[in-house]
Amino acid sequence: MGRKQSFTETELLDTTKQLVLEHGYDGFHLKLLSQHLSGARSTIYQYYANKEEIVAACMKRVMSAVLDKALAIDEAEPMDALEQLLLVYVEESALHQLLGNASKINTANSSAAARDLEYIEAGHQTLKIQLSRLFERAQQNKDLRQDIPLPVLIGVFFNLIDTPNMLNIPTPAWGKLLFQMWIGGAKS
Amino acid sequence: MGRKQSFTETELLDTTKQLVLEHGYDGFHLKLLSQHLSGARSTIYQYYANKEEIVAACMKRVMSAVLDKALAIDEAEPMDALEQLLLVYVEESALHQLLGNASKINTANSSAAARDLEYIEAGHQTLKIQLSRLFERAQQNKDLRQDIPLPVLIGVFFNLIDTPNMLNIPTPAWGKLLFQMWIGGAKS
Amino acid sequence: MGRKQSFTETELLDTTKQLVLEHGYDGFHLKLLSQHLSGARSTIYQYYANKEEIVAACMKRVMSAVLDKALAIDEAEPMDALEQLLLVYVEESALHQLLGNASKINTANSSAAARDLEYIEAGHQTLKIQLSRLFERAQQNKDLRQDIPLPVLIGVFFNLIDTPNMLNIPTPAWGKLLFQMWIGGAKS
Amino acid sequence: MGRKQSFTETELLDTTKQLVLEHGYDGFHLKLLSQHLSGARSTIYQYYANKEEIVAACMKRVMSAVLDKALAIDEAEPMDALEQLLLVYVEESALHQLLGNASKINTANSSAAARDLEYIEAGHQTLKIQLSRLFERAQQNKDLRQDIPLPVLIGVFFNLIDTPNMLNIPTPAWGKLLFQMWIGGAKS
DNA sequence: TATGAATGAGCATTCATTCAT
DNA sequence: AATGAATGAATGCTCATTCAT
Repeated sequence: MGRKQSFTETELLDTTKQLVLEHGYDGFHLKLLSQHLSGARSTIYQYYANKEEIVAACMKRVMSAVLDKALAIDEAEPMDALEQLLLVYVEESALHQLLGNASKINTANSSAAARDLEYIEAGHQTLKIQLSRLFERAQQNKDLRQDIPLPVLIGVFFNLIDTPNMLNIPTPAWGKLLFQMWIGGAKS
Repeated sequence: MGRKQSFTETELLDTTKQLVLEHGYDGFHLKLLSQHLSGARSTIYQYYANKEEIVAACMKRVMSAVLDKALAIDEAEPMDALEQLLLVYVEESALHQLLGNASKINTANSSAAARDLEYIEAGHQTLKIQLSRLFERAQQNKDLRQDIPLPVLIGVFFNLIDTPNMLNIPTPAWGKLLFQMWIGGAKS
Repeated sequence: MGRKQSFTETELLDTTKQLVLEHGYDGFHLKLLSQHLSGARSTIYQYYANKEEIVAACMKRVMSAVLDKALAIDEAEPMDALEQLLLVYVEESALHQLLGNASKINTANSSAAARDLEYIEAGHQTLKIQLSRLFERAQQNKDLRQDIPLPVLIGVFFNLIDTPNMLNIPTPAWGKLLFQMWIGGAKS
Repeated sequence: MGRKQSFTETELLDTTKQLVLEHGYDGFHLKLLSQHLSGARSTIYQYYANKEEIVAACMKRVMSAVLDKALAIDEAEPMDALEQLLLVYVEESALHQLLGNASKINTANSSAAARDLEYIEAGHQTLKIQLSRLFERAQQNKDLRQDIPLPVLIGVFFNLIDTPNMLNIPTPAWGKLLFQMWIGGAKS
């Protein structure tokens, strides 16, 4: 056996996630990353060939987790499903923020990164389809107002995710609260 | 006397605004900026002493515009005022996004940037106070539901600004629509 | 582990000393430095964070060497001690010339440079005190003429150091010669 | 007539002299120069084609002044002449310091600068010859000790010029004092 | 003539990536 | 396998010099 393992791939991706969220894609450096890990900067290249691949892999993993959770939702009752879905998105709000950086990844250098981004794009589509499916069914059930275009309803729903939880309400309650607001509006 | 300017300060700040929104603070380079202007990179230093000052001045100008518009609103009817305010924020949604970068500006190098950031911070406070004032009055008027904490109502209101307008609805109508959604909710 | 160093820290500081003496602080560039070393310019940053730190560290090292030698002198006989001290200063005449540049170092960027400069300043004081002590004792012993103010005697003594040794007399003899001149004057 | 004269050539050279002494050749910038004059930076190019020419012209002017004064000295009595000469050098101690920078001037760009430097070099020779002449005559007169090589006597004499006048003694008295020290030495 | 503005060359510094131990 | 060290490319910024009014 060679040297002891300095850090695991999971640690690497977890740290990457945290740092990209904190500093943005352009503010994310491998030097920064290595400072938050237990090994040397050059060791990172044992796992990934370049910066792009790291971030792409990180995004892919987050997407994968969201897909798992989102597709496990029981869609019998559309409105219930939407509430559960909102909770999933709020729990994994990193996804939305991370993906904002996806377009900055230069895939020219790296086919692995390109593949990951394709996976992410496909996942994105899957989620969109699920969301549209639920919204359409909810609308057919007359659960949603008709005077506002569906894409706007969806957009507002989706945008809720990033609302800062300044009172630090526990995530499940926070998800419920946002759903309430979205459903019932602000008016008394 | 002297040569004709190759670009104006306004062009410089407009371009900066666009590029910071597009690339984020860390992705914003003076090389990039000069490529979107008609002159050389070094010419930029005729206007501002360093990168920090450019971005700070850009933010200050946007803040100033928003303050002008926001403080001109007639606050007689709180709910009407909030609708108008939302429109202002949507029109100037750049403010919100730009200001997310404010903390990255290193003011150690530049007192001018520090001064601009103070102005921005003061403006931020002014806007917050206006918003709280209107919300409190609306709540006293029983215009807002009481079962949701005020900070959450405010947070959701404010977060609406960033909802992507994917149908490209004209801004005034878009503002109205968002306000409707916020007021009445999604349920039929 | 890791690659072999392309140059040592000692080589770096020695070269810096030579180049600062040759070109002055403002004429000293890292490009110049790297051209006199075996590695690339950016490798220098493995040792020191910036130009200021390099020069400050260089000065500190020279000061340290001079302090070691100067404080090792037996001060029993003031005039003998002064002769030895002059020899030390002549041997290390770089100190005097290097320190002329100390005020140009901008310590705002670098706490390490600031610390080194403080060390240098303290060493300076130590040397000054030693010199004053010896001169005062010499004067009490009536070894020095009284018609010339002590600071002038000291100033001239100190200034001797920079006399160019155009005949390339070996350093010990050169120091002795200067001391003779200083003591006895030029008149026959 | 065109615009009013913004600054004279004399002001330009005086300011240059002061700034080169203060900052050294490499620390001397045209921007700095223009900040100490009443006109714009580009106006400097009405007088001189480049930085090298400015500094060379400045040096030449100082050399010319020194030559005038030095060659006007009555050489009848060598020791008296040397005392007067030392006073001249002390009065014009800038010459010595300025000329330390002469080697840094790149004459490749400028024939005018090259011509000025030649003048300076010739003046240097003239002064050296005068000095040697006086020293030799003084030695023949047995006014100088024989046990120290003439070049050393000359070198020490010349080096006296740069002794810092920390008590701010008026120049004529300061010159006399230095001469006394040089003649009689420090011993009581 | 005087000058405000433009600019390219040059240096400081950072960082992703490669090397060699 | 892990890593310390090397490095070139990229960017921030300055300054001498030129341009055009």
